[in-house]
Order: sequence, then C-alpha cells, then structure tokens
Amino acid sequence: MQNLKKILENVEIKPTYEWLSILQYLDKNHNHPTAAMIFDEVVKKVPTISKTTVYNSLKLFMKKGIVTPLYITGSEVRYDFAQKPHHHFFCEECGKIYDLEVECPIFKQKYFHGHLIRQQHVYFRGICKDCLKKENKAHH
Amino acid sequence: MQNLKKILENVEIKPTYEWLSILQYLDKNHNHPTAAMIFDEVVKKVPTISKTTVYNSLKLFMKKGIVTPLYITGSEVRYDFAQKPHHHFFCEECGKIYDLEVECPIFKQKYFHGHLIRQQHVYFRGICKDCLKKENKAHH
DNA sequence: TTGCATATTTGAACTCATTACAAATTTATA
DNA sequence: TATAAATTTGTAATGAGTTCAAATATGCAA
Ligand SMILES: [Mn+2]
Ligand SMILES: [Mn+2]
Ligand SMILES: [Zn+2]
Ligand SMILES: [Zn+2]
Repeated sequence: MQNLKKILENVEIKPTYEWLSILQYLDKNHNHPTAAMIFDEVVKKVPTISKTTVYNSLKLFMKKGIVTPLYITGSEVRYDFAQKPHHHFFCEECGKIYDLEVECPIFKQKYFHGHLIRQQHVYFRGICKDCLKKENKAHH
Repeated sequence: MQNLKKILENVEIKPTYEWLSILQYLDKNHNHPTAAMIFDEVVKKVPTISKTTVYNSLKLFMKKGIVTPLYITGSEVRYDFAQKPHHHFFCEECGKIYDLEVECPIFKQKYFHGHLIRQQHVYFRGICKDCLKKENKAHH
C-alpha cells in the first residue's frame, strides 16, 4: 500500500485514489486481467470510476514502464504489473496466462541483427497442466 | 503456383481461385500483412473478392496450420505464411516485422512445467536497423 | 444434359475493445 | 478566495473482426 504509493511516486505519477486503486488491484491479482476485468473489480471499491479512467491509467502506467501489455489472445489486451521481466504460457482451453521463467542467453542481448531491442516477448500457447488433467479424467 | 496448389491440396483445401489468389499474395509478400492489406492487394487481381472471404480464408488456413497469426502490434492481427517456425522483430517506429532466427534449446521442448506446448511465439520490439540509421542522420 | 445437394462467396448488419473528446470535477498555486 | 492545471467522467466515434442469410458456383447422380 505504502509500497504502491512509492512505486507511483518513483515514476512521477501522483498517487490519486483511482490510480492507487487500479494499481492495487493489479498488485493483488497477478492473473493478467483485461481492462474490462480491472474495471469490473475496481468499480466495486470505487463506484464512480469510469472505464475511460481505467484505460487512461493503464496507458499512463505503460508509458512509465510499470505495466506491460500482453498481446496474446488476439481479442483483447491483458495487463501485467511485473517487477521482473518474465515470459508466459497461454492456455487455449481455459484462457489462463501463467508466468514462466525462461532462461536463455539470447534474451540478454541489447541488439539483434542491428535492431535495438526495447522489449522481449515470449509466450507459449497450448493446453495447461490443469486442463490436461481434466481431459484425462473425462476420457476415463 | 503449381507449388501452392499442392500446398492447399495437402491440407485438403480445394484450390479455388480466391483461396489460391490469397495464398499467392502471402507467398510473394512475406511482410506479415494485415487482413486489410491482403484485401487491398488481392482485390486488384480479383475485383469481386470480399473482405469476408479474406477473413474466412485466413481462418481456414490457420486451422489447417499453413498460416500463423501474429498478435504483436495490439491493434490488428498480422499473418505469416511460414514454412519453418521462426521468430520476429517488430519496429515500433515503422511498423515493419522482420523474421529472426533465434536458436535456443528451450524452444525444442514439448512440455514446459507440465503444460503442453502447441505453439511458440517470440518477438522482440524496438527500433529497427533502418530506423536507427535515419535517426542518426537526422541528428547530424 | 438436367436437377439437386453441397460448398463457397458475398454484402450488410452487428459486436465489442479501444479511442477521442469535451464537459465536469478535483487539486494545486498564487 | 480566485485562477490555472490536472484528473475524471460519459458519450460518441472508430475500426478490426464476426455473424448470417442470400446469392453463386461446383459436384454428382439420374
Ligand atoms: Mn506475467
Ligand atoms: Mn515471419
Ligand atoms: Zn487451461
Ligand atoms: Zn523501423
């Protein structure tokens, strides 16, 4: 909480009630939510908040580098309040996005074939552990 | 051409004029186009073609595994007619998507932490070689 | 060839995530 | 307190992608 305030102040964002509430939601829920999911939850605590504010905040957080957009599903953006860079697994069955630690020396490079790298995105897609289990049970 | 017909027949798609024309465009232009770009070009050769047919075809090609959707820009899907799996670099300046060869043993795995991997997506984003050059010239 | 079933294509209407924008409200500053 | 700046809000617009039913083309049996 005080923690989150500091994070905002570090990137020169005034810790307003709305911005803090949105960041608080992202901090408590590392489920890579959509803007709609964020709005639906935060509005319970801040009934006057608007969807536009959610989008504005996310855009601001992204510009400041404390939130990363994930373009994985193809239908909507999912947001990641990530302290350390990491990678993802997207389950095509249940839609969950898991965090992954992928170690690879290539991801340490600043340049690749002369192109300046600012961000690295790695995600696998398939069927997650849990959904595989369910499938096996159904077959039996 | 005869080549492309075979590719379609191999995956049990009847090589109609529309489907062949779309695949032909993808084969000649490895620029990872959007559906709109594909339509705008193919319609010059097939004036009666509709956007719906472009979307339908792409969906069919994806289902059959001969075309891969790239969710990179966040605003629209870009399509890749790829023979071999490979990775990408997206230039935030000019919007170009470059093909990359990234070697890493992790990308050979079938499972990761118990999750079944069906596809792997790796892309870097930043400023491409050409745009970096332009920037340097402008500074001087 | 003709008739009929099936596959493909088309255009218009629709959906829905995201953006644009201007008015309203809150906050900071003098 | 007055005024300017920052933030929030609601509504309207945008635009990629989907739905769907009608139109057209294709395949095939009689
Ligand atoms: Mn994550
Ligand atoms: Mn490619
Ligand atoms: Zn799952
Ligand atoms: Zn570039």
